[in-house]
Amino acid sequence: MTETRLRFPPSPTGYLHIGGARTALYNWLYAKKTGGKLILRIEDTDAERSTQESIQGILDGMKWLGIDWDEGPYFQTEFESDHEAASKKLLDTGKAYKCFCTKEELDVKREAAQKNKTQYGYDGTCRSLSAEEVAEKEAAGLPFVVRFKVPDQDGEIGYDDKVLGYIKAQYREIEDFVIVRSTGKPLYLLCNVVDDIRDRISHIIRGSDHMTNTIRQVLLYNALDAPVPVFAHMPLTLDTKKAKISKRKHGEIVAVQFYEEKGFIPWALSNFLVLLGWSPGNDTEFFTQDELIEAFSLERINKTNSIFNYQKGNAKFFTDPKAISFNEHYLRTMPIEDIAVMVKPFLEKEDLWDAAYEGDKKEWFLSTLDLTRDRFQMLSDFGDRGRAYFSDEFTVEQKPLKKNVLKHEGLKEWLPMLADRFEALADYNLETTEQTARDLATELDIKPGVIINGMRTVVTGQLAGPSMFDILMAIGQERVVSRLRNVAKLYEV
RNA sequence: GUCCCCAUCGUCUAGUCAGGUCCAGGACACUGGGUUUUCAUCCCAGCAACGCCGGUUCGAAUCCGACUGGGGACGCCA
Repeated sequence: MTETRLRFPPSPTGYLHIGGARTALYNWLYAKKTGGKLILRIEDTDAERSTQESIQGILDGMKWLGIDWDEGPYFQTEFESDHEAASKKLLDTGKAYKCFCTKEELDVKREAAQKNKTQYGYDGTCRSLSAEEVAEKEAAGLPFVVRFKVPDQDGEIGYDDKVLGYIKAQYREIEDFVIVRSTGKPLYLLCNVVDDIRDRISHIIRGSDHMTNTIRQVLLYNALDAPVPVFAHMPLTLDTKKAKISKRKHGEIVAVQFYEEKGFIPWALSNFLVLLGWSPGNDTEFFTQDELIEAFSLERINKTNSIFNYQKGNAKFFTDPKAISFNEHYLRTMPIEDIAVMVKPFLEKEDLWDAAYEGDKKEWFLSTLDLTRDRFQMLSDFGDRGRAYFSDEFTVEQKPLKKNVLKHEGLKEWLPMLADRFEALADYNLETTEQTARDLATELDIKPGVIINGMRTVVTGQLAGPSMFDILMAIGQERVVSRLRNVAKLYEV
């Protein structure tokens, strides 16, 4: 058996979006599973829409997700001579012909067909032009496109789709499609096939929106005497209104980069994305990379489109709730050392990073992350809601301020009292601090909760958090004492 | 409109190819409860689906046929 060769051919007309990432993921998974290769090919023939920025965005997105490739990136524009050679070959062998019909003429016919409610297809006006007629028109300088000559016969052409089964179409229903523009530039349909033949692509996994292309491309493979690769059309990802998700329509929510900035763990997103249209056949949902590679198969790709369930304007779920829950799962269960590596850039961004977190303070850093991770959903939360652990400059949220501090006027004196006692503690630990706090509450004849919750708010700025005495250990004696002493400041304003 | 594809909880899906073990399983979300001085984690429970009709069969989510619904493609874009 020859090596499996897959490819991911994005066109650089925008950032990598989650649909594209999912396609890349499937190809990558299958390449890994079969010990094959993944080729990255940038389809930049649409010069007007292709940008350097977009190419970079795609490469960055793939790297962030951990999708590596074995060859490339190749750029389609570098192989224009191949494309031209192929169109010449088709022309020379009589499998394609020059068409001099103008756009305007075709538009008229297209509209007429729409009106008559019949299927539009090129009517073959130029198909039977004689060599002399063609030469004459060319001599007159008339522009022409090259059309593929679809075999003029009854019957059908088909291919065996790995997920959809046998797909067929009647020759009669396929029009003579254009393969070269009047400018002489070959089109996607041709370029794609030529490139895939040259790159010896054995399997093509792509969205089912390509299904009609595939039939025509099979024709092209045959005409070019090349073996037809294995095709697998994966279902599309739709929005809640069942429209194809797109960057233009949905904005940043579909861009991979958005998830990176939001603080997603790359693998959590990948894991979620893969399950949108594929399942292992059992109840397993969380996989390591190796497990997923092992479990993946083309045959288990679904036929049904799936819905990316994100509701615009829902503050609690800024994206698909299940994607968020996957992130929470990984945030909670991954080795804390791995989390630390991913948290670093977020702390740096907030100017909270200390090099000692990788040196002397590493142990403290890891245990602090471990202490707080259960309540967070995104990596960015550590530098945001978790700011008080890393800096003395943090804001106290309004809600806990009112509920846990301002409501109890006495805290203005009680907390500084507590600070004094904490400071006097020879052994500042979980047990002694708790005992100290409870003793104070008893002496003052107030509920311990008043002291504890007030303390949480003053020390962390948050309404909720880990066990109070764990917090006290994480923040440290000195900083706790200082924050408690400054409680009066909160009553001002 | 034409051609093609698809159809199980609100969402992701298992079960369909090889009909009975499915009054349909898991997960997310939601609701309730337990744990928790807070919040969350965690644990338990609940809610909730085979699009419709007909056929085949002792028996249909599963096979067949219509219907309905949804999606995709109909570019000198990729």
